Parts: sequence; C-alpha cells; structure tokens
Amino acid sequence: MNRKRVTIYDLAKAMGLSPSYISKALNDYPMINIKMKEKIQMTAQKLNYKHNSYAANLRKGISRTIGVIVPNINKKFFSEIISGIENVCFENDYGLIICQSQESFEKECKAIETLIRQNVDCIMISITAETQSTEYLQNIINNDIILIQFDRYIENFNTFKVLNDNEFMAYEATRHLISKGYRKIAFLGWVEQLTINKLRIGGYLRALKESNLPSLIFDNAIQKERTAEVATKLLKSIEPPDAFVTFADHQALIVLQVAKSLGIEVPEQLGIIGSGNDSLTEITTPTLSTIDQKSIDLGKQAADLYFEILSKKLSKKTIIITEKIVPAGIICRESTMKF
Amino acid sequence: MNRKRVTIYDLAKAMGLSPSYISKALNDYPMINIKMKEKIQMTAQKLNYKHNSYAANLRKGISRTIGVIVPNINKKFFSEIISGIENVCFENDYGLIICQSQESFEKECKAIETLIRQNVDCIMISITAETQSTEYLQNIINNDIILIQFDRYIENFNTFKVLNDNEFMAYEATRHLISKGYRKIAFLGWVEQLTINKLRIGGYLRALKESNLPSLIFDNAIQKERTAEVATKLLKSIEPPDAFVTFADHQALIVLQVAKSLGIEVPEQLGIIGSGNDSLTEITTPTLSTIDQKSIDLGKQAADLYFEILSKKLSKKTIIITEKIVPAGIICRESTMKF
DNA sequence: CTGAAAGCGCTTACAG
DNA sequence: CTGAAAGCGCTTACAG
Repeated sequence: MNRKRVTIYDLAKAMGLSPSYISKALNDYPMINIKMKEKIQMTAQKLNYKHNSYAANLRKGISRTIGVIVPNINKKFFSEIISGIENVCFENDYGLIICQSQESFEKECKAIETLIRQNVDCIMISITAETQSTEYLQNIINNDIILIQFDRYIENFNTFKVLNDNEFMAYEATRHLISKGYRKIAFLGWVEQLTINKLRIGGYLRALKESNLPSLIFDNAIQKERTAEVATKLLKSIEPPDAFVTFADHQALIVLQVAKSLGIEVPEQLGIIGSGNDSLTEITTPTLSTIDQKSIDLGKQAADLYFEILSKKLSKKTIIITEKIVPAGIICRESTMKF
Repeated sequence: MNRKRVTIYDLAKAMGLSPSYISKALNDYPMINIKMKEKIQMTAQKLNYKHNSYAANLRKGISRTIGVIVPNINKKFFSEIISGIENVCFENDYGLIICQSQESFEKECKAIETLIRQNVDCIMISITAETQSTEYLQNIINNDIILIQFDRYIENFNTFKVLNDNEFMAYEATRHLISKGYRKIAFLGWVEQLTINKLRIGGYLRALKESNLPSLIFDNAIQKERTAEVATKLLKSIEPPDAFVTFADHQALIVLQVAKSLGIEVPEQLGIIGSGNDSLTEITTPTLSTIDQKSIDLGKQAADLYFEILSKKLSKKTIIITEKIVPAGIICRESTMKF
C-alpha cells in the first residue's frame, strides 16, 4: 500500500517554513500572522493536502469518534436512532463507527474490543437480549471511554442512559383509548421477561386503575401467528375487548385484519393503537393510531448527552445528569376515533 | 484527556523484553519462540493491554476501515445495504464509518473530506439526487482510495459499481403481471428524470412489447396524494387498467386502498405489485406482491467486491470486474393472484 | 530467536 | 510571530 499523501512536511518544504508553523496555521492558532495563515491554507488546498486524523489523534490521544453498537441497524427503530446520533456528530465534526451485535453476546463483546482498539471517545450501546454480564461494559469505563446505554440497558449498572419511558408510553396509550370511550382494553405484550414489557404492563395497569377498568393482559403476542391467534380468540369470546393496546404497528395491523375478517368495525366497535409510526400506518384503512417513539430524537439526545458530558468534563464541573428520558407521543389517527 | 493505556512499552518493561519483540509476539510473527509468544499474550491480557489501531495504522499507512455515504440511513433500503456491508466487514475485522448526506451535495462533499482524512481504505457511496459533479469522487480516487458506487451512481464515470438491475426489475414485475393474466398494465413511476426511472420504463415497455400489450405510463406518482389522484383517475376512466406496476410498497398500498374504496376486487379485477418487501406487505388484505430488491445482499456484494479488489491488488493481478448486478426477485402474494 | 533504531504524520511545550 | 525537538504507540527493515 503506497498511499503517499501530501504532508505538512511537504508544505513546509514547498513554502520554506517549518512543519510546526504549518500545523499551527492549519489549526487556526491565534498567534500566526494572518497573511501567512491565508497563504498556507491556500497552498494546502492547491497541493491537495489532507490532514491525517490518525496521526493527529495518536498525538492528541483522542479520536473525535463515537462507537455505536446496536442489535441490528436494519430495524427502523435503531436506524432512526443512529440517524439522530449521526446528525449531531456530523455537526460537531465527530465520526461514527457502527457495529451490529445481531443479538449475539459474543459479537457484542468483539465489537466492544474493536471500538476500544479504535480509541473511540464514547461508546453508545443498546444491548442484546442475551447480555447479562456487566464485565465488558465495565471494561469500556476502565478504558476511560464514556459509556452511554440507550433503549435496552443493564439495570443496576451505573452509567449514562437515554431511554424511552416505557411505563409512561403504555400509560398514555391506554389513557388515550380510555379518553376515546373504550372500556375493555386488552394488552398485547412482547416477551414476558423483558424489562420494557414489565414497565409497559405497569403503565397500562396504572391507567386502568385510575379509571377503575378491568385488565386483560396477553404477553408473548409479538409473532404474527400468535398475535392473530390471540386477537381472534379474544374477539370471538363472549365478552370481547373493545380496544387493543399493542407495541408494534404490525401487531396493530394484524388485529385490524382479524377484526375486519370478523366483521367488527374499527374504530366504532374496536379501537386499535400500534407503535413505531411505520410509514404505512398512514395509508391503511382506517389509518392507524400509533405510539411515536421519537427514535431520531432519542439518538439526538444521546449524542447531545455525550457533548454535555464532554464540556462538563473539560470545565471540571461535576456531572449531574446521568439519565435522559425521551417521552413518546401518541399519534391519533382513525383507528381510535370512536367519537 | 489523560486516557493512559497500557502500551507495548509497559509490557516490555514488565517482562524484561524489547517492545519490538512484544509487537511481533502479539502479531503472531512466525519466528517468535512459541512459549514466549504464549507468555506475552497471557501478560497482555492480564495487564489489560489494548492494541492501539491509530498508532498501527499510522505506521502501516492503512486503516482497515471502510467509509459509507448514503442519503439517509433511516430508510429501509439503505439501512439494509449497510447491514449487509457491516456483516462482511465485521468478518474481515474491518471497521465501518457511516455518513449521511441527507440528499445534500454539500454534506456529501464534507463527508468525503472527512473520510479521506480518516484514511479509509475504501469509500462506498450512493449519491444524492443533487449530485452532478464528479470532482469529489475523482478526489477519492486521487487519494488512492478504492471507490465503489452503489444503487444511485454517476454515469460515464468509470468506477466500481454494485447495482440493482432496474430495467430487469421492471421487466420481471411486468412479466409477472402478464403471466397472471393481466392485460392493461399501468406504470406508476418515480421522478421523471431519474436514471432508475428511465430504466424501469424501458423494462416495462420491453415486457409489454413482447406480448403486444398497450402501455400506460404515469411518472412523478411517488407522493401519497399524487399516487391516489392518478390511481383514482385511471380506475374511474372508461377503460381502466387491470393492473399496476409500482416501485414502492406505499404506492401499491395506496392503489389498493383506492381500489377498495371504488369497490374493485383485488386481485380478481385488479393486480397490484409493490416494491421493497416492507414487513407490513405480508399483513395487508390481500397480502401484497412485491419486488424484493435484495438490499442486504447488495450491501454484502459491495463489501465482497472490495475484498476481491484488495486481494487482486495485493497479488498484482489485473482487475476485471468493475460492475456487479444484484438481481431483484418477485415475491408473489395475493394481490397479483388472478388465478 | 531477540533487540536497537528509525519512522508513520502530526501537535505541543519550550525557546528565541 | 516563527522554529527545533520531542513524543504519541506502533511496526519493520536491519543487525546480531
């Protein structure tokens, strides 16, 4: 590999100046003669000089790079978060290195190793479903890298966190249905053991309790067939629910299909709310109400948090914020418009 | 920033050996005493030594990093491509730096600059809709960085390319509809000037010509309202089409809605095919036939291409392949099952 | 099999 | 305002 680029030495030689002077000029040091500065920057451009980040970072001991680890980047939720992170990083002239754990703890560990070797300044991670051990995360901190967990995180592990408020999200969705006049609201949950699922159940129950309404919880109803099965069973029962809170748009859509096939009118006889604000939810008939998780914003918040920490660290102030909550919003469309 | 890590010097001191020897042991050089090698690797682990990629890359002049620039990573098509690229990179222990151009030529240029400074070994790019100039891309090549264009690319610019075959994609989709017995097939296109749109029209016309069928082309029917407007007008006309080829699932879904609202039976009276294989297309009633663009595979192919080029380059062989075509597939579901 | 020395391209105290 | 020198943490010819 003989990628021979123009260096500050080349510029120095070409201009009869010292390399250190060139470096300062290029980095906008104040004590440089303004005329010279301009001249040097002109020449750099002309000679197609490219600053070598590796050399600078090695010298400075920082990388201006953030590493992100997510289970999958080809999921709307995560790709939006990354998009949000990327925007903020770009503005601050920070690079982003992306890794996918593919829900494998082993890949996750390898990704962490890689990012540490890459000398990243910060690692943002949403852990896999498998991740139990806190050892690798601790390793990040031991290497003086700022660790921010987002969305899926390890509890009882004291790091920075940026999270959706799942309890509140479920509470709001349930409240929304209640406010629209629905009275027997079924909950279609995700995997039972997941923390987020438990939190959602909590929010759901809280809303019901406030209005003295009965609960109807079905966990593990995330797979297509299972969702259809549960929805069918419930809607055919003697006292069917008059609404469903779900936490994925595809769940909501399946419920909608089942309802249609049984001749049940949505939203008149049945209210349905999904989650994720998939672009197709605007197009269905009826259009689907949905929980907007503000995932781009969540990514933005995570990146903002990093830069806050950084500035506090530089100014030696104590750091106060360790957890940010990004509130979800309810997007009200036809599927919950009983009135 | 006093991120003080363990270096090979620390290891050398701790073990009474030379840094260069440590380096060789850690890099699995053959001439090192096997016992020593093991001992050194043990100690490195114990002392929590982390190899510093920046230092190594600076010395070696390579980065083992690939830069990717896409308009938006929070679009299914692109995030899947990136996912495919990431998988291959991870296997080869290559890092990935992601940038979004947000369809802005300016941001695209800035991203290219950043990646060059980062010393990436390869840049994979899908250009913005604005991009006309070839100057920045040329700059990549001038810096001895391998350039691979994917999906959206500049024509008449001789670089490596990995593409969907848009002509063939449209041809196949149209053929599919013909084979199912549809005879008056309307084409709902994207922005008129786009190369891909022209290619698709070509494929559509080719299929029709083979079967001596009439054409019915409507460009700029990608926005929700416009799609609905065109579909409504056509379906209400005296001789309405009996099928629609579209190149986005949301277009297909809108057509489906319009048809339903007009009491037209799908697929009996009207065939519809979308594109993108959105997860919700499996859930609609009827389920939607769609063009599967194999985007994860496209990403994988792009990364594979890089590693092929690399190995050819190292073995000083001439490079032959410059363009890879990833064929799309038709996923046949209910919306085109006339028979 | 092991080590001394130079160098990758920058930046940063320090000196003038 | 300008420059000489050291050093960031590695790797790699070269020598022994």
